[in-house]
Amino acid sequence: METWSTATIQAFRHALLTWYDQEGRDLPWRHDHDPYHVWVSEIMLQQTQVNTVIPYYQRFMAAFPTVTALARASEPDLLKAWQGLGYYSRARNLQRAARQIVDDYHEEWPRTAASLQDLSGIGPYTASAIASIAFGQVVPAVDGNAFRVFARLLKIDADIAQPKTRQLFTEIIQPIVDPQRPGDFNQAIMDLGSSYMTAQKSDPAHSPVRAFDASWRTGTVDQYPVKTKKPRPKLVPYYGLIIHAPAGYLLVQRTRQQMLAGYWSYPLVPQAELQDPEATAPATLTADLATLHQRWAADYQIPATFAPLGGAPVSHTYTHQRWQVKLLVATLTKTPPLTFYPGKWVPAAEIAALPLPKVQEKMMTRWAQRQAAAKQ
DNA sequence: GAGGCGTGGAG
DNA sequence: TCTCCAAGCCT
Repeated sequence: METWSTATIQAFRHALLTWYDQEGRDLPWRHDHDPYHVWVSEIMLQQTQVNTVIPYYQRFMAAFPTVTALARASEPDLLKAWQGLGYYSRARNLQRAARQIVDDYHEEWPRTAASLQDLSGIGPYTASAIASIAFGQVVPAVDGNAFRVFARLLKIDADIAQPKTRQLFTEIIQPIVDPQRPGDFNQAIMDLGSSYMTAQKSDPAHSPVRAFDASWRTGTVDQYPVKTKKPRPKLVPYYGLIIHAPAGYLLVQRTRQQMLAGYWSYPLVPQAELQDPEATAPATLTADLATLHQRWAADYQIPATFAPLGGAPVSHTYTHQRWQVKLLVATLTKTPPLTFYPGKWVPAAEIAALPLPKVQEKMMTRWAQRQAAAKQ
């Protein structure tokens, strides 16, 4: 890898910040340096693209304008505000941290990266981003952009998928951060990483810091950063149970221990709990249904008789799982009480008011299409 | 330290 | 349809 002299570092800062002053993006959370604004935006931006975040950020600030308002928000309101943004534990951690700030810190924010990390959901990157942008601490904010940009500029060979590599990059970047404008420096690196120095289809030849780009100079841009790949998502087959009664549809709230915690969906039964999940033969489905009828009647006190909706399973892919949901429909003429089951009957018109994950929207869309087709 | 945790866009 | 990627954190 390359190393830079003091003169090179100063020239780099100047080139970077001159470009940033002219071409830096005007984003809603850049209108001031309020730590609440910086913090909420940084949490939303974790693993999420800027264009996706903007409308969520604006709605969130309208709904929860202060850290106190966020601390007092109801969980359904919070989850509804986060619906569709993904990584839903971020929302819960955000409110937990808001309550820490109000209750434990009396709304006096920690001002250093080290102390900010004591708040829920704030790790090394987010702590450094807030500390530098809101409070002017001279620390590098080492995110995916910083990894990629400096790996290319300096031809750093360390595998950025390895957690220990963060320390190396932090030590390399620390003396490069502009001590006069650390927050702008970090944001400029991010803008660079999302424009000229993107992961794919980058344009290093026109970058404002191309003179400092060792990988471009040597024609090895595509070799950086070094990053080992993650395994493919695992197939997880489910039955999705569309059960409707005079009082509405049966929806269940996912538990704290499950993914999509707190969000509502049709009951989902892992096919693994029934028959061979790999088998798709009609006979297997029939056997499954018999089991399902029995179990549903016994466990949940609901006399449901399920019929396959047909068509391809609803498919939804997460980072680590690929769900294939076979939809089954049961129509009940009376509404059974839900004595032992953690769900509720929801009138069709009221479902959209609940916090719903994407896979539930897909299942509802499929069911609506089928009903529309049946009317033809 | 490896794996869990969502969604949408680009090619 | 499939693959990879996008301002990570938690356990």
